[in-house]
Amino acid sequence: MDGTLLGLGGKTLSEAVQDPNAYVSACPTRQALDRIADKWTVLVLGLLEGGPMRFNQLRREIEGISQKMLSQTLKSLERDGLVSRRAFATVPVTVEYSITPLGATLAQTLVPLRVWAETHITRMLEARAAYDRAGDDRMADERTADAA
Amino acid sequence: MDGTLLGLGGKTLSEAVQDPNAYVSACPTRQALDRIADKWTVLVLGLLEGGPMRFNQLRREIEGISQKMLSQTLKSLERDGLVSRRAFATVPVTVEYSITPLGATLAQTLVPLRVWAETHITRMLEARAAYDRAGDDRMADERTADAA
DNA sequence: CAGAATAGGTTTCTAATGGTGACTTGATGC
DNA sequence: GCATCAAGTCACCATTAGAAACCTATTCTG
Repeated sequence: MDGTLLGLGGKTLSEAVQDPNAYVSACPTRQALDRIADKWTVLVLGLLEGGPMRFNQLRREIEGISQKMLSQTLKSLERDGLVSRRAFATVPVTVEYSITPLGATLAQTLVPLRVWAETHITRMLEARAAYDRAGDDRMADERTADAA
Repeated sequence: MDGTLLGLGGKTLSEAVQDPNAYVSACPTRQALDRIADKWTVLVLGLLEGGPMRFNQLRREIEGISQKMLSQTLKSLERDGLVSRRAFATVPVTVEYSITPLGATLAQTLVPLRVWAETHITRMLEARAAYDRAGDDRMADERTADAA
């Protein structure tokens, strides 16, 4: 083993990390991007930014998230050092999730994303409706062409 | 039909859009978030921000994307009015994708995300390694407990 | 003239992921 | 003695992502 990884253009992992480029598939940055570009991550970190929260509290706030996805999301956020988990030996057991300093820096960059979604949604819905109307025409054209 | 949608707390769609909240599952903002919080979207918009590009040009730049995912991503970006597509009747046909003004505003908010991934990846990898080491111990403990 | 290449896709098949709902554990109130 | 709470897990099915082949039309290469 010479420490060289396939797909990094002959670079070692540490060299690749010194020249990070999300457009290179083997670059670890790609993993990071894949990890954080996720609906539930954005919503969970958005809530934890306001202070620690408990499991079912998060579940109630994030309408539509399943227990499975929440525990999965929290587990991988914890693994990546973005949130921390503390369990209290109460009855029933209480678990508190809070954001780490690292997670807080990510949460900062995620805010504009949520804001963009909330402010530009109407423009997107309009564009979508227009596209779908045009699509109906296209399909009608195709049916006419087929019949001919 | 009174224009009321289920899950919006008795609000009409237009009322929900006036009070957007990504934490409400039926809010269209959630769709927008789900749409834009995507690895390929981040990478494609990041490239188109620098000027129009052609299909295979994008494919070559974004290492690891399949033709299917690229055409799918571009199609839904076009549907949502974030990129525009122009085909030229050359031989073989040439197709040029460019970012729309709306897409440009989104691309702006996506830059910090890519930058975060590129600058914090080492911290994440460290945290992950530490977590996995601890996990090995946990599993060893469980095996010991099982044997007892 | 056969075969390859090029551009921009679509189709097909499989592997991984996401969501649903039932189940767990242990104490506590009814 | 039964239901409830918290914080999950488990088994199952539906959707999706990814890999690889194929398509159409034209031109280039041997």
